[in-house]
Amino acid sequence: MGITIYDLAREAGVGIGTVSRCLNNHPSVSAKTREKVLAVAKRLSYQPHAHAQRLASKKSNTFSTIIPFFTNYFFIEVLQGVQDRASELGIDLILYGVNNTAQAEYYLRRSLHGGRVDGVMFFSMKFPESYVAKFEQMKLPLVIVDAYHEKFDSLLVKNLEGAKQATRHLISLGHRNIGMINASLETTPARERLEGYKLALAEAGIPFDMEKVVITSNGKQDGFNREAGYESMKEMLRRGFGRNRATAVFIASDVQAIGALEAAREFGVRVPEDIAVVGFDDIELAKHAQLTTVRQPMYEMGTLALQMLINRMKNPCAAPNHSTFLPELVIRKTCGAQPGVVSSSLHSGIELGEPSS
Amino acid sequence: MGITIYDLAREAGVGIGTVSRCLNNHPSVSAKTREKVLAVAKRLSYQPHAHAQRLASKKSNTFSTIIPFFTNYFFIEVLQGVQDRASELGIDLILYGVNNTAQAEYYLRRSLHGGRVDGVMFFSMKFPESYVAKFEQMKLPLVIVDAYHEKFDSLLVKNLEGAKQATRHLISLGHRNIGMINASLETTPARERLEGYKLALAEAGIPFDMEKVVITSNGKQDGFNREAGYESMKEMLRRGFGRNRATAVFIASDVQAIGALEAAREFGVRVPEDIAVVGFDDIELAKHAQLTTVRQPMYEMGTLALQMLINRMKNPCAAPNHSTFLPELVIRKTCGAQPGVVSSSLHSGIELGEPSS
DNA sequence: TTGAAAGCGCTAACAG
DNA sequence: CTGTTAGCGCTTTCAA
Repeated sequence: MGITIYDLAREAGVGIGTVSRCLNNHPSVSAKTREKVLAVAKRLSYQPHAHAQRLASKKSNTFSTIIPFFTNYFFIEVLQGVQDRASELGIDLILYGVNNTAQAEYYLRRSLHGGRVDGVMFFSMKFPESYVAKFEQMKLPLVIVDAYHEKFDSLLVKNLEGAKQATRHLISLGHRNIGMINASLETTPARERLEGYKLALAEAGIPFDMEKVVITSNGKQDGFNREAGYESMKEMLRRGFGRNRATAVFIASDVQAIGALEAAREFGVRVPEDIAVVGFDDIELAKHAQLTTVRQPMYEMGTLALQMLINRMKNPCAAPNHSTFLPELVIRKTCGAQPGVVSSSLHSGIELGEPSS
Repeated sequence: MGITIYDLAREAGVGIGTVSRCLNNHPSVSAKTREKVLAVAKRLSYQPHAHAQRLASKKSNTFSTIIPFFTNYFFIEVLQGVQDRASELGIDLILYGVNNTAQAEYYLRRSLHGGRVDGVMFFSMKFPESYVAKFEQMKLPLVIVDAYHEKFDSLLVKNLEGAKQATRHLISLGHRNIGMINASLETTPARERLEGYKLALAEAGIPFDMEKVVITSNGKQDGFNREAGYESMKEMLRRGFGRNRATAVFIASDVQAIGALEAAREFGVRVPEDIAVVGFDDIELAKHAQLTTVRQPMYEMGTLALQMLINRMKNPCAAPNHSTFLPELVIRKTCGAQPGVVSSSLHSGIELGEPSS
């Protein structure tokens, strides 16, 4: 079936060791031999047997990605970044979609044993404590994306900063009566974004009022969904109509904001004239909805995550690297200001280094 | 590092052959021995080395998925189906995201050689003729999803039927002046959907008028995107205002329809009162937009595709199996009729069979 | 039913 | 610089 290095060796009149060396760019082969062998390889269109290589070299050249399943733009865009970079480096990606905690653990186990993968990317979920010791002991490279664990490399966006920026922006536009629509406070992003909102208010000397934050944690994704946003906005409009109505609202995610915009429309409340809106994430839809929002550089997060995994492989014993992206405010039409981008995205804590061929 | 069958053998006081047999449910081992070995395996939490198994058995237990990259709900939902089924069967999925033809071919090559995968799923692209012979000769199982090639298993939706249903529905609602918004006719779905639209018109004795179909193939995905829909609708509204304006429009995809809805709103044209709209696909957003549309059973397509690949592995020489899904009309609010589902989805040409453990 | 032994195709250490 | 050899961990004959 397949053609092996033995075939090449015979054909080129050399030993299999030499063949292997040529194929792997090992320095100690004469230019002459190398050329000869490579020529034969090309002629017979030789392809190495991936699993034999992996068995012998103890490297799988494959990463696994464990993702809470992704009817969600955030993951798609991040994954796109991961995939593009992996493709450049000739790395295979195994996709593990997760619907519940048990499944996540199953895939962690699967990734951990059997030499299947050289590293794992774990997305947006609390990393199970029961696997901490196992990963440490196995020294299997791991990067946690959009979540945090002190013991492992992680990569996330400064939610607090982003929320602060968004709220500040609303304040700078003259709003004093600013509401917030949030998702379940059991999730870290929701908590951090609330915190940022509070801080910005405090900075400006505006008293925080829990009455002005509406939390709907219904449905999927802990309330980070369109219906929740829709309901929350209805609730907010209902609550505050007449006296003291919020003139602006910061919403914890774009999907929710999309729903909220819909609710506003139904109530005949104009955006931004009657109420200014700022979201969070900058998913594709945000552009179409002309939503002012806080941009997470998702694609870049993906490429960086991949790179972090590679760096970790090269240097398994370095201290955990926690990189953060500072999100940027993207001003469109739902806030009533001049469109544009405010702060620029930057990340810290990691060297990108050269692509290792 | 890893614990191997040698460890198990020693611990259980048997030979490695026996261990292997126990682990693989080979019939000829005594119940007693099997239990003993399995107990030891569990105790030491043994995990087989995937690559060693794959090298020795010449099976990779992995499929590759080659997907034109997926900022597109269709793929995500199909992939979700594929992934869920694969996970049930313990099969790994390699994700190859493709941005251009050259890349697609690179991944085909990569899949073809080196024993990396047992089968490949190729999505929504014309299968390159230059690889036909190679796949036939290698007998590497292949299923083409959302596209067609006579030589290989394929799985697609009856676009023509779906478009016909959509148009018929509009006709049944009393519309006679029905427009269509389409994407690039270079793509098969666009052509087939146009054809279905024409046929339904013809059935009802309504003359087809190319003036009433607007094609925007700008931007990504051959015009299957939101902006294109937005532009097309503007164009349609501009063209027909005053005399003879279309009272209904069939749109070739939901993403486009979402854009179109936006354009209508901007023009102050009410949906469905002033113009009825039917889309195609039934992506998540369609539900939120209350869009009447033609549903492609994407998740089910994913699970079926995976199953087809497995069937093909079991029976490498059977004639190509071409399965089709009949899409169903989902009636929501943009068409002005009573909500509900009209025809039911069914597929033909394949036995699902039992999951092979 | 079981143990021993021969590969699967490759890498890497060891002699030349 | 190059050929030979010993594994990598598992499956699968082949005898026993």
